[in-house]
Amino acid sequence: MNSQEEIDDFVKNGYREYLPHLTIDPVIFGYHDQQLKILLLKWIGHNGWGLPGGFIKRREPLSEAAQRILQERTGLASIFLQQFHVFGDSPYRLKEQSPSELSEKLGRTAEDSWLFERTLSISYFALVDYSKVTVTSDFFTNDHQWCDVNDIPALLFDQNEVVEKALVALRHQLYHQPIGYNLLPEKFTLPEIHALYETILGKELDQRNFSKKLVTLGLIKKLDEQRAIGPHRSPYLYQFEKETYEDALKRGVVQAY
Amino acid sequence: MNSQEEIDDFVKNGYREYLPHLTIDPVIFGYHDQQLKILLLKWIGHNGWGLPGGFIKRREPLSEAAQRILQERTGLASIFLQQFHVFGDSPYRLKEQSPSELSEKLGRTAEDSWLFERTLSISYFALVDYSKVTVTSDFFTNDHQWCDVNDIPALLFDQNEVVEKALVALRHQLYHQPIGYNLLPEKFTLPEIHALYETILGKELDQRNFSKKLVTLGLIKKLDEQRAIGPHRSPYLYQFEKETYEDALKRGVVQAY
DNA sequence: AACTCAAAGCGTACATTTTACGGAATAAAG
DNA sequence: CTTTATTCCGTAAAATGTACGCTTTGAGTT
Repeated sequence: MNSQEEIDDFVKNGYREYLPHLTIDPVIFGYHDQQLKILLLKWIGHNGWGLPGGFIKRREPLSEAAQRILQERTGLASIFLQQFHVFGDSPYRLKEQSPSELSEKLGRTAEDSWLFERTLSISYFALVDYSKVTVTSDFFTNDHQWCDVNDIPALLFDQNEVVEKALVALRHQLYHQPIGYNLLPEKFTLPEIHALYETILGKELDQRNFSKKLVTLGLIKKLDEQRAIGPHRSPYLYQFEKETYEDALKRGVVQAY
Repeated sequence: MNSQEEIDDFVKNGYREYLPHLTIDPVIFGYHDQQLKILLLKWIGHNGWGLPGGFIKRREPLSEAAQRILQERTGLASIFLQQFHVFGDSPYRLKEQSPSELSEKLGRTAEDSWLFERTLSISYFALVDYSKVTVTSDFFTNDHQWCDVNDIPALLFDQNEVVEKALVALRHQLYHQPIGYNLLPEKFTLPEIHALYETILGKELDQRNFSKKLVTLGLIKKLDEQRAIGPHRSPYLYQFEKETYEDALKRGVVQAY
C-alpha cells in the first residue's frame, strides 16, 4: 500500500476486504542481550506512539490474520503468538473518532470512512529476538522504536493497559510453557537462558536452582561441548529437548490438575 | 422482541443498533446437587442445539454487553463472568450462511441480512446455580436444556470446541481464583464445598487435605454452628472470608511469581 | 610455571508444601 | 448401648522448593 490512490481506496472501500470494528493489535516483545522491549509505532493519524495493528480479512481465519499482521511488520513467520484478551471497554475505543481530526492529519477528506467507527481490539502477544527483526512501515506510521518495558510512554487509547496485561500474560506463560526457541541460539549456555528468564520476569533467580529445575523437568539437556568465553571457565552448551518442549507447549510445564 | 414487525426490523436493520460480525456466546455452567451442566438453546434457524449468544450494541462496553446477554437469558446480574477466548478460525464461522436456508426456516425472506455474514465469537464463561435460574427464550430459540458436561451433543459451528476450552478455563480458574459465592448458601459445610470442587474438576480430592488447604489459605472460616443432617454426625458450618476471597479474586489464590 | 580473578556449576542442608492415611468423635436409628 | 454412616482431627512420609558454601575451570598476569 503505497500510492495515494491505494490509500484513498483503503480509506473509502477497505471494509469490502476487511471486517470493520475489529483490529488485531499484537504486543511484540523483543528480547536481546538481557533487554526486554516492545515494538511501538508512531501513528500519523494520531500523532502518537501505539501498538502495531491490522485488520482481519473477510474470509481469513483469525489466527492467520494474526500471523499475517506480525509478518507484515517484522518479517517473521511461525512465531509463537498467543491471544490473551479482547479490549472493548475503554471509552477511547467507544468514542468514535472525529473524522475531521484524522482527515486533517492524513491531509485529505474521508468523511464517512469505516476507519472512524468504534473498534474492539483482539490482543495477542509474541516474543522475538529484536536484533533479527527488520521493521516495515506503512502509510499510517512513520516511525518505530523498540522500547524498554520499564520505560513505556503514554500510548494511544487504552494501550498502556494492554501492554501491562500482555506482560502479565507473558510472565504467566513463562511459568506454564517453555520459551526460548526463537530467542536463543540452537546451542546455548546455562547463563544465557538464565539471563533470559531473569529479564522477562524482572527479578533474580538463583542460578543453581534454576538450572537444576530446567534439567529436572527435562526441558533442556547438557551437551559434551563447551563454549570459550573470555578469561573464564568455559560453560557447557545445552539444547532444548524437542520432545519434552513440545509436549510442554501442549500440556503445560507444570500439570495444574 | 416479540412481534413479527420487530423481528423483521431486527433482521433487516439490526446492524444499526448492533456491531456486525461479532457475537458474545457465553458458556453458562450450572452447578447443583453435585451435577455440572451447561445451558444449551435450540436454535430455530439452524434446528440444532447451541450456546446462548447475543450481539454487542454499538456504544456498549464489551463487558457490559456480556453481562446484559447473561442477564437476558438467566435473569442473573453481577455474576462472575470471565472472557477466555475469541473463536474465529473454524470454517463454519468463516463460511457465510446461505440466506435461503435461514430465510426458509424463519418462514420469511431476508436476502441481505447482516445476520448472514461471518461472525467471530467472543467467548465468556459463567458459573451459576441452575436451580435458581429461569431461562428466558426469544424468537430465535424455541427450547432450552441444562445439559450434563459429560454428555454434550453435537453443537452448532465449532461450539463443541468452545465448550471444551471453557471447561479447561473453568478448571484452571478453580485453582487460581476462589469460586463458590453464587453456588453455595451463605453458610455451608465442608462436604458441600468439597463436592462442588470434585464435581467441577471431575476427580476426587482428599477431603481432609482439601479442607485444611482452604482454611490455611484463609478462604473460609469455621463457625460455631452446626447443621443437622439425618442420622449422622452434624457437620460444622463455614463461611467465606470475604476479604481474603476478594483479595484472591484480584491477585490469585496462589501467587504465580 | 605459578598466581589471580571471575565466572561456572556441584553438592548438601534446611524449610515448606503436598500427599497419604489411621482413627477418634458424633448423631440418630434400632 | 450397639450399629452405622459420616465428619474431621492429627501425624508421618514424600516431594518440592530455597538457600548457600565451596570447588572447578580458563585465560590473562606475574
